[in-house]
Amino acid sequence: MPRKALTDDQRHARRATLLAAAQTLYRHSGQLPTVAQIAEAAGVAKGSVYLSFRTKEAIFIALLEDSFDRLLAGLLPLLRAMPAEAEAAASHIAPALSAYLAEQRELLSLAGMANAVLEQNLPLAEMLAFKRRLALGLAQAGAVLEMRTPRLAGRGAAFLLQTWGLCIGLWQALDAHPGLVALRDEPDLAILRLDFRAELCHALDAMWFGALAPR
Amino acid sequence: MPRKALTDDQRHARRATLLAAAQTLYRHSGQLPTVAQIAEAAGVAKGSVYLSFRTKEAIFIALLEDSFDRLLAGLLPLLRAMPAEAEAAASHIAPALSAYLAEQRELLSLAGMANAVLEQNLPLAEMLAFKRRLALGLAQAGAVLEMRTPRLAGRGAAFLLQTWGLCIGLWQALDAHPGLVALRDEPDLAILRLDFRAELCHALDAMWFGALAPR
Amino acid sequence: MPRKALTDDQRHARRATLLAAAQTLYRHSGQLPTVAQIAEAAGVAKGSVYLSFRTKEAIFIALLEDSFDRLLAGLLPLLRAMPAEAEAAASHIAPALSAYLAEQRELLSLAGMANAVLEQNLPLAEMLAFKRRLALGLAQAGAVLEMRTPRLAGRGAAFLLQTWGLCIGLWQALDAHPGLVALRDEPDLAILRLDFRAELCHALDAMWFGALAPR
Amino acid sequence: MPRKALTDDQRHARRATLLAAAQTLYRHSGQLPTVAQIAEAAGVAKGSVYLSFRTKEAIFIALLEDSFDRLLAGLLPLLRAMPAEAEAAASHIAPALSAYLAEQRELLSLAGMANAVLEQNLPLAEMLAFKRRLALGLAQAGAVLEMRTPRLAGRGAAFLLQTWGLCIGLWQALDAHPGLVALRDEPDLAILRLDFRAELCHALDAMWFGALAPR
DNA sequence: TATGAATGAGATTTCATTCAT
DNA sequence: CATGAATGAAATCTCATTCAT
Repeated sequence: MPRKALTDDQRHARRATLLAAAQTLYRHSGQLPTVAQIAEAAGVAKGSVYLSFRTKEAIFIALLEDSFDRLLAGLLPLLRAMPAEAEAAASHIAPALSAYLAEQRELLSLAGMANAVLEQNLPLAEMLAFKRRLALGLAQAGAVLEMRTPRLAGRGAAFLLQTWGLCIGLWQALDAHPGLVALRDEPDLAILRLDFRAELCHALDAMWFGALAPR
Repeated sequence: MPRKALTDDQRHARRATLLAAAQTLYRHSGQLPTVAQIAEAAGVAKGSVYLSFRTKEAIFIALLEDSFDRLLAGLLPLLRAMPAEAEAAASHIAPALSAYLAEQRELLSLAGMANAVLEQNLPLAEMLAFKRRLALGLAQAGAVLEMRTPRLAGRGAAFLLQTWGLCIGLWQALDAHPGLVALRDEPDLAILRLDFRAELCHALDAMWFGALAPR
Repeated sequence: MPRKALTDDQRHARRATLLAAAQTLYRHSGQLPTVAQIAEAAGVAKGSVYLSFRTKEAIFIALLEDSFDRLLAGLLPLLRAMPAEAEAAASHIAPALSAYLAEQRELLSLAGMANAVLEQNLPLAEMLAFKRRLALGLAQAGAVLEMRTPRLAGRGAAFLLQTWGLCIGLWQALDAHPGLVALRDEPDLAILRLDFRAELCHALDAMWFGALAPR
Repeated sequence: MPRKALTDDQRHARRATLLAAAQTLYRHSGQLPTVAQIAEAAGVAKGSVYLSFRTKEAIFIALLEDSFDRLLAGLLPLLRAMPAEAEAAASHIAPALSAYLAEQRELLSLAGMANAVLEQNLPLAEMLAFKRRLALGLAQAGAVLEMRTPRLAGRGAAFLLQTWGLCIGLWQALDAHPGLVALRDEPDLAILRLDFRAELCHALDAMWFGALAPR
């Protein structure tokens, strides 16, 4: 009998192995690893990487997509349980979301690379798939959100996109090279040394309250 | 010391020429140009670029710094003229800031590259200088802001940093490759096709109102 | 031994399928297709190609061999019907051979690749088999030729090889990339745009007349 | 004073160094060497090769061009000294041309690669320049030829192209891998073991006589 | 026999930076 | 100061071939 094509499970398992290797390398170096590094870390040959991903960038977009899926998966119940009143809603969302994202360095970090780097060498198909997933997730979550908040009627997804922008932007504003020791000590730079989680919590609280509060 | 002054002028002039060339190339291609391209556009030899900048990335950080300076220069009077009441303040800031930034594609775009790309190959000194300038500017504007809004006492600079994060993050969330034609047409992707200025205005309004309104 | 006969048939059928696929792909792209492409076009798995051919190049050598066989099969009756007199002989051979070859792009094209490319990665056995077939065909046709032309006594095969060289060489001299549009238009390049069939006819006529005419 | 741009002499010298290295490697291996090999043989860095040639193939086209120029340079006086009578003309040209080309393995060998390999990765500009040179050389030599032979009036260049085709084609028909030992010994393959120079001489003599002789 | 996943050598080219002049 | 030739590390991706099933 011929050796059968890989089952979906196997295919998925290999992708997962590569994604895990890529994520680990990225987390530790802060830079996009080379395909050779990823392959070695995953214990496969360089060429084998291209059986699962069309370009190197596709690996990281896949990573980002997965992270984003998990974020949405966590966000939906949060939105469903959200109080209707503005202040309560903000207090409900901001701490939970900021705490979650503070744990997801790679998500934010990769998201910040998406435009500048990843999309440069991404096959059109992969790119569109990614964008569609993003759009779909936002639409779903936006619909849930709108059910809780009449004030956002028709703008739920857009507001979530603004929220998402705040998260990734604030991360970039506060993120710093690990090697930048001086940042740790210099008093003038204290402002850039703020705690990401706390700041994001504040900012989210303000934005959500501001968007939901009656005026 | 006329000779030195002249030299300083010349030095500054060359820097300005290079910066202008780099900015133009970046604006038109959407990618970081090569040193050779910058040199050619500026009418100097490739090696001469390194008389003014220590690395290629330093050029773009300098560009970013300039843009940031101009932004602050425009922001300060805006803050000084800001009404104290929350809703009025938000209505005062949001449209002006979003309109200004909508004109400053490069500022936002470069800012989005700062972490992912530019800082990877930036001499420590340049990096610190940039961060200090950023911090100083935020501190100044933060002080002005705090004078207008008791509610932000002690957190003016931090709030401006959050605002800054919102601006660059939202830009990235909405920015898209010009080549991505499908994005223009596909209805599912409509959410990613929103108008940056309008969305930023909304988001800023919400965040500022939320931060300033008494609860 | 019915089983063996059947197996041989199957083997032959598969080879034929692969050869047809390879030829089609080569004709349409003008380049040596990859093994993956051939396998797909033939409807078999990549690995299965290697059950019929030891290397990719062997496929194209086999193709070339077939074309050559057909050429000889057509040439033999032509030679047998050739008039003895030089001018008549040349007028008999040149138009027929040039017309036939003008229809056989792949034969000439592949023949031109034989030395440069195909033989680089051809197992010795295949190479020898190909050369033997070539030599045998030339010897046969040469013998027939010599029967018609006493002037070529002992040099019939050699003369046919010269003729063969003229055909493939002239093809290369006149062949041009389809993409080379400029060649179509530029007047300076007119010389390289001559009609292959007509030129070959001229050249063959001259060479055969020159070789057969008494001096 | 700034380091001046390379003079034409220097530029030419470097090109010549690279060409010599490439030719030597090609002669000894029979295959297109890699850029790394060429660079090493020429004593320069890999990247430096690209200061002189846009692609690897451009190197070999340049080599071919040079060889072709030399061939034409030798051919012109030969044509000018050519007797008008057909048999004498053929006896004048055939031995000289075949003797010269028998010394120019690389010319013929590279010419055989031009279509199949070299033109695959040649920038359009280089390709056209090569073709133009070829066409120009043929036109010049063709004009000289026509002055000596009324019979070829209007077809001098075309006839030279046919001659050229004969030369490169016959070379390919007789060329064999050095590694192909069996060819040396097997009697069946004797036909493919003929002496290139002698065969080319015969073929040229026949073709030129046939083309010039009155009928 | 048939499959097709896995291999991994291998090659081209780019480009930031240096440094002799 | 200015130049631009020279460097050479770096990295992606292809593809013929193998071999476990």
